[in-house]
Amino acid sequence: MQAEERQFLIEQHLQKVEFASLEELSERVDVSVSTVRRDLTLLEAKGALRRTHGGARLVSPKSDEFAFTARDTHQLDEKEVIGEAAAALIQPNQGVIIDAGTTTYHAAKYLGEKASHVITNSLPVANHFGSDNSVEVLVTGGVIYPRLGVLVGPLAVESLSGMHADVAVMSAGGITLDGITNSHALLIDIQQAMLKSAQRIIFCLDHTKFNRRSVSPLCGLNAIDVIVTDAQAPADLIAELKKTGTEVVIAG
Amino acid sequence: MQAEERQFLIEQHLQKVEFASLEELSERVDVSVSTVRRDLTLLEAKGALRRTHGGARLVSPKSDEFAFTARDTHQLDEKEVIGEAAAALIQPNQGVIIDAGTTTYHAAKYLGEKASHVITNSLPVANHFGSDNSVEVLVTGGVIYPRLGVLVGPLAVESLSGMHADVAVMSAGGITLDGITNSHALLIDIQQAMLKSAQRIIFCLDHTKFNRRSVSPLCGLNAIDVIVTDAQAPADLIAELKKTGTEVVIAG
DNA sequence: AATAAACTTGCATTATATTTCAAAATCTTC
DNA sequence: GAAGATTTTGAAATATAATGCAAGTTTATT
Repeated sequence: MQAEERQFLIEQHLQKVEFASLEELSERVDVSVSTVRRDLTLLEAKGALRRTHGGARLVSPKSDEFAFTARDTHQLDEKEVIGEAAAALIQPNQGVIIDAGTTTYHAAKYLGEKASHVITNSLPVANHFGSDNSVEVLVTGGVIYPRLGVLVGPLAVESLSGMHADVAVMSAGGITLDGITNSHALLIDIQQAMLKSAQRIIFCLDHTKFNRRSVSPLCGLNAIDVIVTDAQAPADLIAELKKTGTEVVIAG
Repeated sequence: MQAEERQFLIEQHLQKVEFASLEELSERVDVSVSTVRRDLTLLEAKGALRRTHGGARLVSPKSDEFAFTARDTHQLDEKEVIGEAAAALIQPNQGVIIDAGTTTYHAAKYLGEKASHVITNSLPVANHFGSDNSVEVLVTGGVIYPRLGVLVGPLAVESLSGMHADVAVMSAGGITLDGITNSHALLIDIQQAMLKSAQRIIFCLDHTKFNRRSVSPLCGLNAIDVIVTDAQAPADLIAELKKTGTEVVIAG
């Protein structure tokens, strides 16, 4: 067997078992433990795994929850304050639709028990309210979009169409003067259903979303009531948005 | 077993039971108490838990997860083996409906990537498969029943009625010769929809459920194909069940 | 304060890592 | 295709870390 193939097998096996001893791996790929050791040091340098005493373990344990793959802490803070500001816009006892996404998730966190009922297609949001029995949480049906924990598909759209809410807290991939765009076509249908079902539309968009155009168009600017963003959002576009009658909230 | 894996298991176990004694942990991971002590000091430094006299407990006792906080470890193991046995009954590439409940959750865990698609109204089950993109997971809509993380209500029933699966892995509150009963009326509708949508019905019922009658009737014995239970289930009732043509699997 | 259980510390034992080296396999070069 | 160089491999020896045990010490409980 080739060294490369062997290392690939080791990597693959670890994906399944998360932990593996040297003995185990040595038997599996039929080489001495010495060689496995060497392979492991190489794979560790490559970043595929972490060596431990007696074996190796996966770097990114799959047992983790939906990692919203937060890239850097700084932007995470931004998203958090945007979420907080969005939550502040909600009146007590309103019905709130919460879209899937990191920022909207933070909005959900800061919402506390203010909303009387919450409608969402995001599993992380659902989980957050799960242990809270003061808020009625309605989860749309749908197929789980892996890693993000979003419920997508016809069932999600259907269940949203039959509902009504006072506010929708949404997010998207990009905003220009032409309107709002998003990356996944699967999400568009669902978000449009959300837009229809809610009276007031709040979009959470950090500054990186401004002047960016994603794959699919979601809606025009006239569909939006409020945009919540951070201080770094471009002033010119914000001014234009305000001209069109959209309320803009700068968080932080 | 290697140190890292052991510590991971300790952490994981504590997630379930909130508190565990040294003896308990020592037996569980099969090392001396001294080693467990050392592990605990490490994990405490990491912030994963808090050492106490005689054991360790979770740092955040108010786990926002759907903790099936089973105090009794022994029964937790029982439910786990029942779940494992139930999962073993599933053929590769089948479509599986998974009911809400501790035992069925364990079945989901042991199911791995065997099922081609999974239908569930349980948030813990949905979360478990969430990061796994080899299985298509369909979540029914519905209102979250607090603390348990079950989706209930008309939306859940509706979404289930339109579906079909090869097998349903179910649980309930009690079983007698008259049939199966469950506690929450809200769940009954959903479970009946599950029964209709699946070709083969597997019920996971630990011994405590035998000869017990819960509030609402769910279905007769003829609706069931297989019952998975543990060794402590009463032999006489099992014999009677077998007479009626129900397959009974004793796990463990 | 007495007592039993649980904790800490130090040490011998065992397991795992690293280093080193010779044999085997692979690759060059002609 | 063969001789030599290079890399890879497996096995020894040595170094390091983890484990279990037993000593004495501390902590909870009556």
